[in-house]
Amino acid sequence: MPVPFAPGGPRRHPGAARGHPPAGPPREDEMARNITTREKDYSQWYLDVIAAAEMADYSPVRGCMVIRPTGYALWEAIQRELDGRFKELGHQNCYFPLFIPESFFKKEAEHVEGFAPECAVVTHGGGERLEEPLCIRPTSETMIGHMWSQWVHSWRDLPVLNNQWANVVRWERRTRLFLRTSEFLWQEGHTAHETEAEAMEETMRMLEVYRSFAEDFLAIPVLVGEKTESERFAGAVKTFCIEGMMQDGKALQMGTSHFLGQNFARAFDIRFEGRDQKLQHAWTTSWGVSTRLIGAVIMVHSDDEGLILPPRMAPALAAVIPIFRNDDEKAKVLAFVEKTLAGLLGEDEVAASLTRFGNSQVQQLFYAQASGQSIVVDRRETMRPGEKHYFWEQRGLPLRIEVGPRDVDGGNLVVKSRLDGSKEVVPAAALTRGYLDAKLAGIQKAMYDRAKSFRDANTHACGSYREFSKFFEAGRGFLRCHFNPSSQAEAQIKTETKATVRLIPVGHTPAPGTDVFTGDPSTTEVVFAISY
RNA sequence: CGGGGAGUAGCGCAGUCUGGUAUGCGCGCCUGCCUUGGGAGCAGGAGGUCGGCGGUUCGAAUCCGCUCUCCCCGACCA
Repeated sequence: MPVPFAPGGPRRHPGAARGHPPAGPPREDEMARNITTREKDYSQWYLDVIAAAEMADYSPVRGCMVIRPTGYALWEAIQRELDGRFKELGHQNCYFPLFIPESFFKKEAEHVEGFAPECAVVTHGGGERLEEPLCIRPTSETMIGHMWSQWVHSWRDLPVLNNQWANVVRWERRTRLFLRTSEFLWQEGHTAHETEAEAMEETMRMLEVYRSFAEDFLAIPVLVGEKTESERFAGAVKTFCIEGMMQDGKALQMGTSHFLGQNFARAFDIRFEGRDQKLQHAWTTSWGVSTRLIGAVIMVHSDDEGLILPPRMAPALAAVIPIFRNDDEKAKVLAFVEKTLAGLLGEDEVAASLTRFGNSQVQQLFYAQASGQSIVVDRRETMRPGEKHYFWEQRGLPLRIEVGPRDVDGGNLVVKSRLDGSKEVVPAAALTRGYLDAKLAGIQKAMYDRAKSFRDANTHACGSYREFSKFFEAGRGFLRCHFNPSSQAEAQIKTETKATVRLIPVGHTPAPGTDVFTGDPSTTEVVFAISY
């Protein structure tokens, strides 16, 4: 269903969510010519943004994508940040095999039921039929459970805090770049604990890691809550999630944390002798986020001109665009750029960057060694400045720094924000790390605030099913309602409205009310939405 | 997996109905000149065998069958 996005544009669906307005009035000749507007076709816009930024491409194999360098750099940024957060909490990375014996899945009844339909299975190897078919991992609980059963003997071996960065395969019927592909990259954390309370605590701790990561790093506000039984991970006792709202008002699950109880410990015989000298099953958890987060960043922040990256995540923070009309001006401008950058980043870095052009005339200078974030100088002479502006805008760099003859004469640079289009004339001496860091932090915060305002403006309370149905007929967004979770009611609601319970918010106890569907008394409040 | 749409140069398309040599169109690309504060201009040039396989035909981008991939809707599903 199309949803209007252009500011002041026609609102075909009165209740519909609306995207962020661009800074100025969109003039036909200033709009990206290779990107469909959100208003016209949100789905196509999403694909166009990916294509324009060269983030990913299709592969010859159905449902699989190629993640191109600009897209993969985003995944690396996510990895770097999350990996650090995991390690701070004592998790250790490891690697378990891609192939999992088919029989492993059958050991946990719900797990096999949930994953069997989407498993890719290898039946042949070395030209011969395998004795036992091998599943390509859709997730690794079974393999890890199997290995842990051999490693865990005593309460002193616990907790086990593991994580792996890996690819997984789930045979999907309907795919979409980054959001749902047959193969994707993710991180799966797996932990085993001595007690139920510890495992539960771990489940919530990692959920909180995801929440703060999403909000602080990706600048995406998320709801935190528990899934209902019908949305629960196959084999879990409880599933928790973070849920974000995209600019079309649809929900996207951005991460999950599962309390697995002793289900997998029983299935795989993960037992240890406790402090009480009794043999008992361990309590396990698992939690993950995937390359889907890149899709979330695109759909939450970007606009009709292309990608917009939150500064903390952006592989490149600023693009310097030199402007000149002749050789004299060129020499003058480039010398000024070099001098300014040497002042900002050091002469060594400027010198080192001269060997780092890669396959273009785009010079990369590291701004932050730890994160690998850079500032680029676009020295290409085949492109005029205007074209470079579009080029870097579509790639979502937070800042653009223009340097022309007039600026050099005044000893200034022009700093333009990708987010709101504002320009600032900055004396070269004032272009310091302090200035840039503050500017980038301001953008990071503004992006979060903007996304949060949007989400809040499209979140409503709802008391009757009539109102509920009407809302999802016309528009998108989150509806908070009293509702007593029931698979049967949820199925019917989904059939009638397409909406599902996204989560039961944690951390607050609602006042008593009436169930939006049945009219029964209810003390549970949930959030409904149409989701990806 | 069901319904609908699409696949012709890197991208966007015309040509397909009514078979007859793709010097095809715009953008991009390469060379040169010229230009450079929001996608410049001129001149010259490279690049496609029409998604794939098979069939009909003297002859297939065009007609027929099968198949692959993408997009939209639905079912299924993290």
